[in-house]
Amino acid sequence: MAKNNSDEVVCALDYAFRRIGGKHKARIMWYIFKKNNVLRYGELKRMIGNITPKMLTQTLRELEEDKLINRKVYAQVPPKVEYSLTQTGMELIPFLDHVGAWGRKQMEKENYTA
Amino acid sequence: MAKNNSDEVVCALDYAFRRIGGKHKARIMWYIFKKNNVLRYGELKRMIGNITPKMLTQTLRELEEDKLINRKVYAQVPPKVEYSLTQTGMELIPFLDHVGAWGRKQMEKENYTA
DNA sequence: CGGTATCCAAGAAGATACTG
DNA sequence: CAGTATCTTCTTGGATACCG
Repeated sequence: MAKNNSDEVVCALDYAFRRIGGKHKARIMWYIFKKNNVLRYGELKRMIGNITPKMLTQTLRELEEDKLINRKVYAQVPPKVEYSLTQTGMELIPFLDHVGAWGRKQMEKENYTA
Repeated sequence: MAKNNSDEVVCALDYAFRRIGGKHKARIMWYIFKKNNVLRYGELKRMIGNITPKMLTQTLRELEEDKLINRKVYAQVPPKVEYSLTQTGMELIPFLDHVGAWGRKQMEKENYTA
C-alpha cells in the first residue's frame, strides 16, 4: 500500500488512495491532528484499540515513507517517539474531515449501532 | 469491503473508507461522474483497462449495495446496463476531486512517471 | 516504551473459461 | 453485451513471543 513499485499508478485518485487507503491510515492521521499534531506511539495504540504493534509500526512507517507524517525519536530511556503530520499530511485533513462527516451521516441513515 | 458485518466500525472515517477504499471504487465513481453520470458496463471496463469482469462486477455490486451507484438494466437483446451515481454517491464527488488534485500534486513533486 | 521477528489466517484480486 | 463460475495467487492483517 505504501510502495510505488513497478505496478503503475493509473491515475491520481489511485495514487492518493494507495497512500491513505490502508486500514488505519486515515484514522491515525486524524488522531494525530486532533491531539495538536503530536502523538506518541503508545497513545496511538491505546486510541486505536485493536491493533497489533506490528501493524501499528508498519502503518506508521508507510505513512512516514510517503511523507505524510514525521517521526521524532528522543534519545532517552525509556524511549519516547512522537509522531506528527507533515505539511503534506496536513493538506489532507480537510478531506478527511469531509469524508468523516459524510460517513457519520450515512451511519445515521442506516441506524448503524456498532 | 462492502458488508457491515459483526466487526464494528470504530469510527466514521473507517466506515467511509470501507465503502470507497477498494482498489477501483473511487475511479469508477469518478468515471461515471465525468461521463454525465451514465456509464455502461463495457465502457467502464475499457476505461479502467486492466480489470477482469469478475472484479468489475463485484466492485459495482458493492457500490450498489452501499447505495453509491444505481444499476439500470434495459430488458433488450443485446443487454444494456447503465450505471449512475446516487445522490449519496454524488456527495462524494467534491472529495474525490480534491483528493485527486492532491494526488496529482504529490505525483508531480515526486516526478512520478508511470 | 517502542518496538522486532516469526509464523499463520483471511481476504482481496487475477487467470481463464464459459453463458443467456 | 454483460455478465458467471472456478480455481489460484498475492497482499493484508493478526497471534504470539521476545528485545534494547
